Amino acid sequence: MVQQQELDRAFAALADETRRGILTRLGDGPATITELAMPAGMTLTGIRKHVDVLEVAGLVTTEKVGRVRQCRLGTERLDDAMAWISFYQRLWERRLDGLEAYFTLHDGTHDPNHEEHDTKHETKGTES
Amino acid sequence: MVQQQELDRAFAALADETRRGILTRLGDGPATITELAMPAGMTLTGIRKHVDVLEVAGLVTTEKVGRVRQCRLGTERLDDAMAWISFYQRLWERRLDGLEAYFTLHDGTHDPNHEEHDTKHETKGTES
DNA sequence: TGTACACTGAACCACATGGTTCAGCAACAG
DNA sequence: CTGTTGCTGAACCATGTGGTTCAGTGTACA
Repeated sequence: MVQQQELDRAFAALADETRRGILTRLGDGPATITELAMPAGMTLTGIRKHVDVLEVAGLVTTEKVGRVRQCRLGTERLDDAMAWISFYQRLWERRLDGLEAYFTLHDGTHDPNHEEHDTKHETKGTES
Repeated sequence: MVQQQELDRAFAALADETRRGILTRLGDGPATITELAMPAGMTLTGIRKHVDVLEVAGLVTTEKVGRVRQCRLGTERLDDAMAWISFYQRLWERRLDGLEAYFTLHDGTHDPNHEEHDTKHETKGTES
């Protein structure tokens, strides 16, 4: 099962523009701390902290070769993140289906009880 | 274009087990603050704060009807999140393709320069 | 050997987050 | 009208986050 704490870390790691930028950058291939720091206009120490967050989250792996640290995209937390992402996709799609059907019928005013009976408790199990 | 700040909020909102639980719960249909607080074993005020975070992130919408507040899944930030999620999917898949090809050739030891030349700078544009 | 470079650890800072308690306030039930 | 219910705002607290500076440490290279 997916450890909730690891999911926390993965999503939290994504919740920062600088770190998303690092991931985007690493999508083009490995980079060193210095190379990552330059476009970000940030201290080496600052970037190192971000990379560390990404590494702990399992989204990036690093390796010190000589005096530089090579950073690249990691795969550890990939499956977990994917699973949850598609879980939420299904959640939202289901919600959208309900909404669409609902608004087709009621338009402006609304009744909160339109989807509370049939699919109840079937998605709960997927998180454990 | 997607506001980076809104993405920050969306991912940050997902980076908490309690809030993911709220989303899961709302996948079964609308709920009140009290109904959300019970399974979480948390104060109403505490839950209210989480719901507020989710609402600001656009993942949940709420509406005060009478003295209760109905909470349900929102759709505002859905498209943005989807776009970024699939962006990262592509990023990782591309990385995985590279890795797979790489490990097929090199197995244990590795050479950092295996993917740095061909696909450079082509995915950068999708973020704006 | 000496110097420049890439990085790191420690200390520090301001601010955000996740939670609480407590005192209300508005709405419903009787 | 009164009491209960559901929620809310304010104040507070501990901890985490995002960033800095500065003083190293280890590696590459002339």
